[in-house]
Amino acid sequence: MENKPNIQDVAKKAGVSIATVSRVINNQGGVRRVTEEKIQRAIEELGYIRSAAARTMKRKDTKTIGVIVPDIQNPFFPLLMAGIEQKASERDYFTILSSTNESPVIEEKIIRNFLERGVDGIIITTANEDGEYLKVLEEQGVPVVAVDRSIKKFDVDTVLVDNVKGAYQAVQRLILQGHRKIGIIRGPQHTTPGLERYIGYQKALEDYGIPLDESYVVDGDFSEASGYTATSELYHLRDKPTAVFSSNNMMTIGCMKALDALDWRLGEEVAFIGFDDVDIATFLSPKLSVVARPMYAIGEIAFTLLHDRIHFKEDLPKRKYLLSPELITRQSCAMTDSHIPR
Amino acid sequence: MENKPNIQDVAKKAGVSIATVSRVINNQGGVRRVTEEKIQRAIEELGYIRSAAARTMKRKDTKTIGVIVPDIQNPFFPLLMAGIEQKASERDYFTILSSTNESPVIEEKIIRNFLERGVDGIIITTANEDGEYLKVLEEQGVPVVAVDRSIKKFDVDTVLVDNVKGAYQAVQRLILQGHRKIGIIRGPQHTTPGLERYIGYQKALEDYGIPLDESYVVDGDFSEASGYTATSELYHLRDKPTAVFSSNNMMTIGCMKALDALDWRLGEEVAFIGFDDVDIATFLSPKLSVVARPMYAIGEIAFTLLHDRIHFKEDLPKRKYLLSPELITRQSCAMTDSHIPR
DNA sequence: TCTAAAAATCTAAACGTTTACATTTTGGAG
DNA sequence: CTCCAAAATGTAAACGTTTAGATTTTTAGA
Repeated sequence: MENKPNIQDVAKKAGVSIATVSRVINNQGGVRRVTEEKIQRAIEELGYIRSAAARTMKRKDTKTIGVIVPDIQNPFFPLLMAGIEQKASERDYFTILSSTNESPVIEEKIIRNFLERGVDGIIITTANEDGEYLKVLEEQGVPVVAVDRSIKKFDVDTVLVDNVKGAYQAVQRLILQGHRKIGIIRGPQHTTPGLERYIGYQKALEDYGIPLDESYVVDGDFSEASGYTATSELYHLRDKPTAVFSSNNMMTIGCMKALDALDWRLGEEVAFIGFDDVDIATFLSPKLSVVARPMYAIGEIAFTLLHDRIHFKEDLPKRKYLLSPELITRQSCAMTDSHIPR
Repeated sequence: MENKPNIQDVAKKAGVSIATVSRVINNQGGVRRVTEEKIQRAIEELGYIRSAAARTMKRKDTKTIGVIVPDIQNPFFPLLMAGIEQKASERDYFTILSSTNESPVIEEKIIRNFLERGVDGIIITTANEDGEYLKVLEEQGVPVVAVDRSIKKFDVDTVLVDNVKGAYQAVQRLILQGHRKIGIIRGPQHTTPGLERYIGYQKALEDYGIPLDESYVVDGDFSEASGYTATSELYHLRDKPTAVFSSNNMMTIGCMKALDALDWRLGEEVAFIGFDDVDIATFLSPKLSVVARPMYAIGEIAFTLLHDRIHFKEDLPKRKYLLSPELITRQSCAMTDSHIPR
């Protein structure tokens, strides 16, 4: 009785064959009440737990999906996770999560690992939109759903947020408020969100006949630190912008810290809207206006797409979802009367 | 070539036996350069990926640890995770994460699942400190490290934060600032953190000869909503407290929202210190004083303990770590002169 | 009581690794 | 050129399931 009990031990103890035990474990029916009870008792007494490894070996599936995110500390992703898990648990799928820290190298390792483990599918916000190395997933026949960032060299089901629209709305709002000198803290231009949000910004300016001023465009890398630096850059321009649009939540945080440090007064000297909702939004005064993404819903949709794909690999064309973000207008985009330009 | 290639296919293609292939895969050495190259080429060409399931079946280990947290949306836990993963990846361990949503029922399911998957160990912040059902882990010989919350009926390695001390320091600070009417928003008293932080509060009052006033003690459940309600309760007391101590981060958030809604002015009419650091702390004015827990470090220690335990199951007495939290004093515990009591 | 169909149960063959142990190959000393 | 130890490689037996297909038992109608 040294080693862990296996199905054999249970069968022996219950005086039946392993096939019958298996049937009970997977409750497939076709077992008499009394037999089943005998078996349950044996399982109980032995403390038997079926080995997922052995099962996977025969069955070829794992009822597990892998989720890969670039930064688990960005609150955006726990929310996404929650949406995924909600749907997954409804269907008895189990979720395993790994974070790449935005490193393609780590991402590749994780994918390798997921593959070895035989996940049934993967939901990913990739750290490398090029996606060349993701093709291994296709080769191995593992369904993939891309979330938040699309993958260039690899056509998969995708759930994105309409970044262009979100940024457009934000900047439009600032313009309607009377601003013409609007700064943008961009994300990396090789990422979809970074690029598209910039496009939204450009479009809004264009539609309202405001010429693009390069000096108002500063680059960040979606990190808090870069938001801080970028804000400082804008502040030190001879001709400061009167409004700032930040391209994601972490940079917004850095931005707020910078405003405070520079004593550049939010809502008085400078208006602000950020992409992504942030916890601090309603705690600042004035409260922050933001473009909110429906992350939970995105997670739910992503899982649903993946699930379909797992069960009907065959045909299904690739599907692309584009969810609209919501502009939540609070006070930070207005300005104290005396400061409103013109 | 329909199905996924296995070690057999590789062996055949390279013209060697599976034993040799296995040796290469696990680079155990003792294979000639040329043979190895042949095999690598075959692996490459076939797109072979070794099955973790089959391997686990023989080896009995998975190089995987399971992490169970009660609420992945509480930023506290991603930070913990980051600490764990840091150390884990150094040792080539893989981490799988699940969230219980504070539900013991879900927790039990997750444990079951982890067990079936054969995780080598588990790090858990349990949703049920009673822990009766955690004994199955002991039976199955799976090492466990408890983090942040201890487990009553199950003696395991534990990493805790000194809650009593943290709460004591916070309340002490308020007292030294001149406050005598100090409210506390408690966490659930059946949880270690909830109880201990209350004890710290009591102790501080006692040491400074301030009688405990029951009406200043209100209960929350560590959720944002409960923090909001509790704050409102304190506000509506005939004799309001002049200072409030909140027992965790989420309740602190609710608390801040309530202060705002009630127009109960932080730092002017009421002083405040919260247990746990929160993002918003430095964005509020006045900035929030908090008791910060070294979550990242806790994660690192937890993994290290677990790793030891995995490799030296035998003897090792159970170890208990108690880390000191840090009181970060900002302006919210002071008060505008005119309002300081006495 | 007998019989045939239906229900329950069993047998045995995978699944893809790892690993003791057996066998073959290699390369250098004599 | 032989021989031998050392190095390289191969053989075969697990590991713990699931599941066709075979076999036994049960059930119920005659």
